Amino acid sequence: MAKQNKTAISPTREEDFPQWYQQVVRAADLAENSEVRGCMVIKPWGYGMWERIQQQMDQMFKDTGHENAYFPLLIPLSYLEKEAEHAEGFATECAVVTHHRLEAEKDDDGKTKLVPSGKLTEPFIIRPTSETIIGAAFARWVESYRDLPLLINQWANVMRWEMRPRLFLRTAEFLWQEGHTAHETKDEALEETDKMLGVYATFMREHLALPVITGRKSENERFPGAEDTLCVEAMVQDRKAIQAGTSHFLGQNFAKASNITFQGRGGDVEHVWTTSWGVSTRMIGTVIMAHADDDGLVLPPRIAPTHIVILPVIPKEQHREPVLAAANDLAAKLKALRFHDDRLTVKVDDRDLNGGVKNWEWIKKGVPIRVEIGPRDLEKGSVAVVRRDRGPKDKAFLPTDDFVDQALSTLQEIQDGLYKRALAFREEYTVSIDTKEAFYDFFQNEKSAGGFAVAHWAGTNEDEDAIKKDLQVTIRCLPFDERYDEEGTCFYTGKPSSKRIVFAKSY
RNA sequence: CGGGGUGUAGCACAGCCUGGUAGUGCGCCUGGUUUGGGACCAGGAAGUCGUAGGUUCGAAUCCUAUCACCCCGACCA
Repeated sequence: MAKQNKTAISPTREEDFPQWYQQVVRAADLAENSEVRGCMVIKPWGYGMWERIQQQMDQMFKDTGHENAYFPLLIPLSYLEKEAEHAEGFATECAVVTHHRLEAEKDDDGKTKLVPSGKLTEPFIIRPTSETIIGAAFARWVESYRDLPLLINQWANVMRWEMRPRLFLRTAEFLWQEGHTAHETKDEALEETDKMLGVYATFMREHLALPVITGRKSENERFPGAEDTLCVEAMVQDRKAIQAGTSHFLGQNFAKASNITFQGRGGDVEHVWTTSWGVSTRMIGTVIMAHADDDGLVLPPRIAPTHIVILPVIPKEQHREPVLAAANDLAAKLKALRFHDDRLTVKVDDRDLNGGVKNWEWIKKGVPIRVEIGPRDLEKGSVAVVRRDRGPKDKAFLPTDDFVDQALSTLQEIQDGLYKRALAFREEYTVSIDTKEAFYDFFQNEKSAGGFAVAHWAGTNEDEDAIKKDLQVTIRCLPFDERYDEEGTCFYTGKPSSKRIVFAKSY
């Protein structure tokens, strides 16, 4: 056998985590950088993950009473100016459209050049988020309390001119969903904010196998223009935190900015209370960093574009026909099954390639279950089954019918196993910290390498900034979990505190 | 936008110091032998050496500028 790396991906996570991440994205054929800086080409395997995420979340939004709509990509500049904090927050990362036509000119070499022309009287920005333009629509749509609540979601692309793009994690253009709702009362809006955060947390735990902490952002980390920002935070394998989704209570800020008013039950004209909430293609990056290993991607079955790959083993030409027939027969049986609400996706990989090459390709792509079927299996009525959450050589030989019977439970077992593994990882690197010395040591000491520090806090925004400057550590959230509610002393200021909160380095 | 690094075939790289017109491994194509594991043999295709300018008889190599990408930081989903 030729000499091979021990692992399919190099460098390994241990050796160089950022490089490893990029190699996984490439090896799994998820996406690539495009010629436009900061923008990515999402390839079929990566887009397949997004389609599943989209489809499953969309159902959850529908189940909670929301409807989809679509709003323009281009937003009049003046709209962004309407809400001061919002404008300030997004001003530094907006792409601006200033012209609406091109004119052909010849340069010195006689080559045709296209030059922008037709300057717009008012520039447009490409949406970095849609609060303002959706607000303008809501203002038209809402007249009476009977029009409320207004529960709208949009699946769209947005653009934020990022300094340092990374595939999926931070790209200039990304795909997301943004929910926007308007309510009659503050309490209803608060409830909506909370409810949708819960939807996100459920989705991430059950569909993405990501243990997440739900909580509230500190004032420093709040969405520009929001009264309150709730979030779900996950830990990935370099022990950094990543914000996987946010839900904002916007108060009446945007209602006032966009003049969204209604006549209430008592006849008075009032401003609505709004919320917004979103998750993006960043979740794909989060799934990669949370679950992938040194052999490539490891997909949570629920979002795997293909659940099961069947690899026919054809030693001699005479075996081709019976083996392929058996493989297709097995595929047909599996395809009749439903995993949660989705039909099983099964692929028979009958490409004329060396078996080992094909096998490793699917390992790198993270397919949950691989099944080999060859002449010896036909005789015995069995198959060889390999799970992606186990080693590449950890093969189980099962009677074919048993395998079909167990397929769904095996997928669920993989799904649950990934969750448990990620949870155990997070628990291992979540540490209660009570002194400033211990806190600084936790994040500075090479050996401890950090993680989540849960600590009492009563500091100011300036104190928070100072910690960020020293350690690149920020408050990830004020967790809702009641186990963190306890009396104590702030590790930084020594003042009394009634809650431990989560600190970490983050993406 | 600051600090560091890298641009040579699809991918990973060597060659650059000491200029002479491009190489290795993997991948790809063809034929054959193979096939329960990223196999082997033979043949083959593929690079304006990031771009532009300069020095030189001659530049991947030296000089200048510029662009892109990566890492760290600031900003952020």
